[in-house]
Amino acid sequence: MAASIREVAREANVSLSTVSKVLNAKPNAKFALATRERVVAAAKRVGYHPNAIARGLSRKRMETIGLIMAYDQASVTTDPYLGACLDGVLHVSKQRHQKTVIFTEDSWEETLPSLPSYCDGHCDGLLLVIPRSNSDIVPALEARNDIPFVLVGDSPESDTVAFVDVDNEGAAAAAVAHLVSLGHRKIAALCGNPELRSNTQRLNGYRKGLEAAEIPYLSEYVFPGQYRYQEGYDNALGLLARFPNTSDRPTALFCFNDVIARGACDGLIKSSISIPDEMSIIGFDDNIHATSRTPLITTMRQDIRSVGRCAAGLLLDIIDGSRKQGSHLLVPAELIVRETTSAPQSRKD
Amino acid sequence: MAASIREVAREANVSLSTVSKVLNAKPNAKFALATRERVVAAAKRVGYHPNAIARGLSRKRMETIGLIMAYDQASVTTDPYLGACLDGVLHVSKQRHQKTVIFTEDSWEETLPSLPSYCDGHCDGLLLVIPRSNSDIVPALEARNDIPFVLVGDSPESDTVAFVDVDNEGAAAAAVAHLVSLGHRKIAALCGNPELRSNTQRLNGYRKGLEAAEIPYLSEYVFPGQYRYQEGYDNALGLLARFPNTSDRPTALFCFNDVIARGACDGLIKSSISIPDEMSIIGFDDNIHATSRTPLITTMRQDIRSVGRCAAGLLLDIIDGSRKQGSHLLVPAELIVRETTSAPQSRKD
DNA sequence: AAAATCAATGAAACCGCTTGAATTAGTTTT
DNA sequence: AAAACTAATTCAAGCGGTTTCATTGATTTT
Repeated sequence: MAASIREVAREANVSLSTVSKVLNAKPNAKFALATRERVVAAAKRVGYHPNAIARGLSRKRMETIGLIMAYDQASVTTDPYLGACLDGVLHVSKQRHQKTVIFTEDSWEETLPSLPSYCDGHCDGLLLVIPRSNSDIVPALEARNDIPFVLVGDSPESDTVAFVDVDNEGAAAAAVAHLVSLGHRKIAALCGNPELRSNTQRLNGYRKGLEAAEIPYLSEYVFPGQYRYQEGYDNALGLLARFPNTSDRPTALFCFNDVIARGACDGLIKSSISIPDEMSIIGFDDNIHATSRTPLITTMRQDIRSVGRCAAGLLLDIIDGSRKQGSHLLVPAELIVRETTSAPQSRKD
Repeated sequence: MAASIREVAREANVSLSTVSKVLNAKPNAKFALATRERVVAAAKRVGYHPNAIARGLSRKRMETIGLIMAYDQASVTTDPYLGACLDGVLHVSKQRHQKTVIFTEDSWEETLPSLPSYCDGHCDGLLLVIPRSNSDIVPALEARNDIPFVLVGDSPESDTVAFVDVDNEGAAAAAVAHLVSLGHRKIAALCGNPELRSNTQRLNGYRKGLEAAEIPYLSEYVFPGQYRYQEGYDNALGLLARFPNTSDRPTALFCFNDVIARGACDGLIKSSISIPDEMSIIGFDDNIHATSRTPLITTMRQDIRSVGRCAAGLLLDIIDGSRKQGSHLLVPAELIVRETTSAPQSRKD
């Protein structure tokens, strides 16, 4: 049905290879004008368009990037992270004239066996949108070593795998810096799940932020927890219990995400601590929890679309060789000041 | 890098075609057991996986469906329709072991020229998520006649193009039926943009709903408008002005979407009409506007994920020949009863 | 035991396009 | 006018599979 290069060759009365060369040649290429015109005219006449598959097979380049997403509980609509990320990916993919093929799996466990079929020539590189570090996929992909890939939303230790992630550490340091700039010196941390990489990174950022301000790190200011409301609430109360009088009580709380921050807010308000007067609070993420109720929470906004964009860009750069496989990118977070941070009371008096 | 069928053939000491046949054969196929085992073992040993591109080229089937989305203002995150639809598509695509390739364009106008490259063998069929009827694409695709496609979210008149859409007409009739079942006989309609197909369909449904209840259609009960808040508000006031005394005033309003319904609510409340006691209101869509404020609006829920699922399913059926190209599907809407509908006052007395 | 039948495998063409080497045509050079 | 280049075009071998058809070897049939 669709015209192939053969019909064009016949129409233009030249060989197949001439057609191919004329049609692919750079503008400055060397062909008899007559020939070129004849070919172009013939191509138009028969409505020729190259078959991407055949071309891909011989060029070994499909002009397509693959996106692997786990789709167990999450989906584009239920998980804002996936949606935003996909948005970013599609954006630069389109911009750089690539196609995007999506591979979905019920879970990451099921992904491993079908991995080979993702490296089957369908696409030139893989984007892995991994909610949490997954042990199997990455080594498997590295072992194959036949397709470039970049991890999205995770920052492995490895120096050989490419990844793009939010700059957890930098953002955490910036959060602390914001509190410091307001005059806080006693800054506590309400952490998330200790096994998650993001938690470690945010904790490191917290330390660096203190260090930068030459504030000593005190372990009694650091409250381990989970990325959940309840832990935020409980830890806030725990903090009050640990520091009954205001003299040594922290004046600010860096919560490792917005849900924790909301929990902490509620806990403190319940305990008649006024926010931000008696306690400043800063969260992380800038998701729905930061603005669902008052007080609106000051937070570090993660730009996930940008993560998606950078990831696609990095992958394409790796594919075309302008960057090395081990490259990685950290996209900075943005400080969003709202109602839960202010100068400490001591400063105001 | 990746092992090809050649290595397998060499390892197993058989010909290429034997390898291909053994590896593709249905379970009941006829091969010497020894050969089969030798081939399978060799394949496993060299880590063979078929190259989808090469296979696609010769089989002329890529096991992939294409999804064309306009991405001008809308995106997966900003347009809940796109997101939900994509969700549904990915769901059945995965379930039926297909890949999904996404083609994004800045606008529908820009899609036409690149259309040929979407039919270039990359995928076996096309899903067109068209926000509003677009004149050029469909005829172009029909003219090419080299790739099956189905329209998503639009119901063209044509009987030759496949489509999947929400059942606007049926849902509108159901909305009216709901009001009728509550005892309403005087039911007004607040319409949307007259040029949109959905509006025509909902209007038809309104008429059918009345017909089914043997209620005469009165043109003075029908208020043309736009799918916007303001028109809803204005038309509600217009209705009160047109029917100053309650004796002949409609007792229920079928609004062609939730924004209109919200506008109408606000207009009526402003005019001290109590909802639903003095006026029942039913909307359409069940989107954020239905539940953003009180009163929570009774509405017809569109299941867009289901639209996506059906569309992908239909396309795959057309591809594998189990359905005809002209097929279409209308997915039913669901009545969501909330706070804005009740029996008319006359009945309550 | 020769002829006929059938199951298992292999040879080769093909899918549509690319590409490097080989060939032909067209200019210069001497 | 032959030799030496260069520019323009074609040949032919892939890319990695699938598939038709022919071939071989084993099993029946008579």
